[in-house]
Amino acid sequence: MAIAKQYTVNELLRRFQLNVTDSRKKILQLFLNQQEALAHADIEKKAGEKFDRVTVYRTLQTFVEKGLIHSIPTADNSILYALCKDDCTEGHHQDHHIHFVCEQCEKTACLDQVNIPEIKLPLGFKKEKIDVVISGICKACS
Amino acid sequence: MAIAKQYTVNELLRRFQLNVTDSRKKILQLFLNQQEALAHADIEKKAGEKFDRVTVYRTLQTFVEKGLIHSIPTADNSILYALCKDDCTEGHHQDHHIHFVCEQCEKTACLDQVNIPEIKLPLGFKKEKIDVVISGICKACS
DNA sequence: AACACATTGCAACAAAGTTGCAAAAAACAA
DNA sequence: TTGTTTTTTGCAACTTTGTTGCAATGTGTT
Ligand SMILES: [Mn+2]
Ligand SMILES: [Mn+2]
Ligand SMILES: [Zn+2]
Ligand SMILES: [Zn+2]
Repeated sequence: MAIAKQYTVNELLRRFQLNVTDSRKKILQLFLNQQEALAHADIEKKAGEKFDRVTVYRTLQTFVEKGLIHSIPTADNSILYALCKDDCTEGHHQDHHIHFVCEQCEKTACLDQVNIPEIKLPLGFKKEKIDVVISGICKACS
Repeated sequence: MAIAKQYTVNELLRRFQLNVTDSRKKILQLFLNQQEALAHADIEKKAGEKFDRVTVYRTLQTFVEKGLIHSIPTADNSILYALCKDDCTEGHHQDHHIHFVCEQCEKTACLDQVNIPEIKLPLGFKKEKIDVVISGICKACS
């Protein structure tokens, strides 16, 4: 199921079989307002004033499980989250795009338009999922 | 500087301008004995019996800085480390290989033989560093 | 409104990572 | 070797991050 920004948070939550609650509305709205990926810390800071820390953890976990957001691996080991834009469903994420980390503005974005090329693995290896994270200078900063 | 396993840990440490100490010898030996990448937790468990937790942190940090080991970004957000095999130097890591995470044996390895293909970014983006992590079933497990 | 069930906040905890500082170890120079 | 300087270590205390159980509250449904 694709996430289109035309839907209200309430509609989106319902579509993903989630009860509509204040914390979920608030946190989902953060993602919809945002182009870039959000660090867990950011979310906690922006949503945590109103909601308990534990609730933020649980909400993000739920969103990942239901296929609303996906996490992005980073070198510095902080967790980043971004809205799923492909056909992610409960249990299986299908993100065939790359992630770009700007070293200047430090923003991380999903580059949906860029496809990941085929990578030939040595004999015997079976590929299941591939994560590509490129760092450098983003369009806005160059 | 390339890391060849023919060198003793003492020689290697000296080559990388590091004083030879018990903890550094022990931890470097762990990497030399090992094919796969090591999780921070593993290292701490294997080396931590003899050395303080803080020393393990500081040693790994030093190794990364000096270009002896590199960290591998993972989806589940645990830090993995592996010996550098390319021409990593102090300050700049040049790992142009991919990392493979086996979903069965859960081992992560550097696939030095596999080159990362060119990825064309949209206009305005400047690529600096690229991380590719592929998960699936490894040779040994298939 | 009443019910069943899901979600939240709180408290208590566990794990992971950081910092300052004195003691110990390594390197260096006589 | 011995003393001196510099680096590294261990300890303690702390912060930050993440987890769990449970009672209270909120949500969806009839
Ligand atoms: Mn993405
Ligand atoms: Mn590697
Ligand atoms: Zn930027
Ligand atoms: Zn395997």
